[in-house]
Amino acid sequence: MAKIDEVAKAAGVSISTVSYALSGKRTISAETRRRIEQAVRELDYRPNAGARMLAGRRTNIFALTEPFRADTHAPAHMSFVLATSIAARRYDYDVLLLTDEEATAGMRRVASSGLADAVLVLDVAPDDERVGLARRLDIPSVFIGVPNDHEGLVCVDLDFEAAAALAVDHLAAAGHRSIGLVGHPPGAYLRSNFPPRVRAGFERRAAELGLDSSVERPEAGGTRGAAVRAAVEALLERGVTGLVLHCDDATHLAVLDALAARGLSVPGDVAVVSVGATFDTTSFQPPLDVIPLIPQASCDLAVDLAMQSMTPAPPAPGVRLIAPEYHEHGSVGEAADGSVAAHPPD
Amino acid sequence: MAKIDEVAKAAGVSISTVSYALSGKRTISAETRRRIEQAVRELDYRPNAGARMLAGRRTNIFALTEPFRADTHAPAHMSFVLATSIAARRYDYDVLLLTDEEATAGMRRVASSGLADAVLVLDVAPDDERVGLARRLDIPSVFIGVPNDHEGLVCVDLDFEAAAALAVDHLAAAGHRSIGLVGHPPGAYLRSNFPPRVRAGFERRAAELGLDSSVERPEAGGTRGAAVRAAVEALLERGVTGLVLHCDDATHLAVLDALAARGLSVPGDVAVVSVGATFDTTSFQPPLDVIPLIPQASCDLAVDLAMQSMTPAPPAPGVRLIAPEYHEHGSVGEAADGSVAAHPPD
DNA sequence: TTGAAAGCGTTACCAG
DNA sequence: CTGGTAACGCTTTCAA
Repeated sequence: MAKIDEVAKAAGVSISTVSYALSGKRTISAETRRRIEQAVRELDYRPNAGARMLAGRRTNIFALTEPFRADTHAPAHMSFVLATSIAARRYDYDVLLLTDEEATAGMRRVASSGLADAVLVLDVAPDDERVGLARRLDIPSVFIGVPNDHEGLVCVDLDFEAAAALAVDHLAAAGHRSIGLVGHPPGAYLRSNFPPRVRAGFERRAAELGLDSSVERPEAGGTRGAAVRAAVEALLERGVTGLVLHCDDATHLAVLDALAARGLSVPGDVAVVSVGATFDTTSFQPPLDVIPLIPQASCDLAVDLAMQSMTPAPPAPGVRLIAPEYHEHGSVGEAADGSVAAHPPD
Repeated sequence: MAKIDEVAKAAGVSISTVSYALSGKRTISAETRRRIEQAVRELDYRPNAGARMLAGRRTNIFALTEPFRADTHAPAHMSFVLATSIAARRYDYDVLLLTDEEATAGMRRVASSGLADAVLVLDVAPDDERVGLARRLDIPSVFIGVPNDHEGLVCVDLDFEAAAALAVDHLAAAGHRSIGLVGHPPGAYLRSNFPPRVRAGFERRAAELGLDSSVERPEAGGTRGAAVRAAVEALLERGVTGLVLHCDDATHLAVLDALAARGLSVPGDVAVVSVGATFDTTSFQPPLDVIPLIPQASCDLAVDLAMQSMTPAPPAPGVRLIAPEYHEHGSVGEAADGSVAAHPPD
């Protein structure tokens, strides 16, 4: 708990020189810098957070607002929190958690008490109440996810539409003419912002390519895969030979089980691609082709934008979509011309 | 972003009166208080966090350290984070996240920079490196979980040993003479602090009651329940008729599936009790008796202790174990004397 | 390249 | 019951 004046004394310089040496905001002679650094090390000095907040312009804290909704997929969510925290530390920022009911009220609170420099918004709903609040806030915010009404907001997300379209492209390139989407349960389409985008991308590209397409959104859990089995049956009866999966890992498993139960092989009889997964699809039997949702990609960008938001040249409002990447693991198989691994023409 | 002097002016009182009215640290006349509260409301005043930290003694922030280990069970973990955050808000405290590698280094950092008033320690390993650090820290800490070496520490947790013993008691009371424990995978016994405690309680009480007991710790995931099925088979071959489950929800499901596959009914042929579950065991088929791990109970107590740690009368070091509660849902069935619902004699 | 000193917005002590 | 005011520990002009 040494203070800056002790460091100054130990280094034989003034307080302000220590401050500048530490912040790097003005040039310090090599010798002076060395002595200061040594004093800092010897005294294990760390600037007082409160004093820094009060005197300086910044708190070095991001607020992370995340209403843990009842149906939030915990593992995916945790990945985003972790990725955000790691990204923030790269800029010497800490993360303050605003959860539950405080997810909204807390934004106002931390903004007007100067507890945070910016707000990162997670778990975004299509009609999120934090949208209106973010516009009125006197600190910047970055949404990780895209609400329906995002005018004036800075948003970051995987390009789910392009991801779904890319999956369709790969199935089409492998010769499939009838494809199916196994999506999240219907409720997720109301509470989350991205399932509708996957569906839209899937249907649009299928239509563009003249493919037959259908969508099933089985309920997860409870009935032990019965709903998933029924969904798969329904798709197969419609002649589907290519499957796009946008659902949780348990449903992935259930789909593969259902196929196996019917004696169908992957990719021999049915091709399968996973879209937007945050979990490892290579540990399935067989390993699945995937266009992953990479939390680190979104969160790194979000934090970069948050940092930039605090400069004199803040980023322009708008949606930053991250380009999807196709990872091949053999669950779609080779196309006739062997071009599956490459991105099909857009 | 109004400041305290504006509030003072609007209310026609001094700055210090406003401060005291807000903190409640001295008695204020009803009329004065009313005028201040009105001014606060009209100006939407909120004390500046940095100034408060600097001038006052407290930051109103708890650091929550949680190394998201690779095998951390995300849903359970999230429940604890959420419960901690909610408990903290009851005292007007916010939660700062220290994750990953920062879980340890961050403790030192927030302590010596005065960013937090206390540290809450989650995801405790048997030989946790945060133990030694906590002892050296100049702010108090509360462990949610019990490390092997916990001398001098304040720890809070469910009494897992008593929980396992209570489960054994219920099985014994229902007439079962040979019982089995389906535990977490072996690795979890090294990385987490509570699986060994469940096992110890299980074996000790079984021995005390003269029951045959055996333990299986199947690997989860990967092999799609094959390991779980094998574990159940092994237990059944040893004549087990009563099962204690201390494992994740997927393994619960796999156990019930394995029993069903053998044509065994619950509780008719085999009785089943779940211990330490953070998920809902009533949605299984059949609903399972459970001695739950209730994050809110642990986190509420942990936060209470953290608050008390900052008073002149801090809590004595030691382990606070929360008494287990048996919730009956019919998966063990009636004892001969009908006394299953009551706690058997200790 | 360095110093001195004026804030930053509260809290809490000392008076009254 | 209420007011003045000295800290709190740092950042950042302003001067040299």
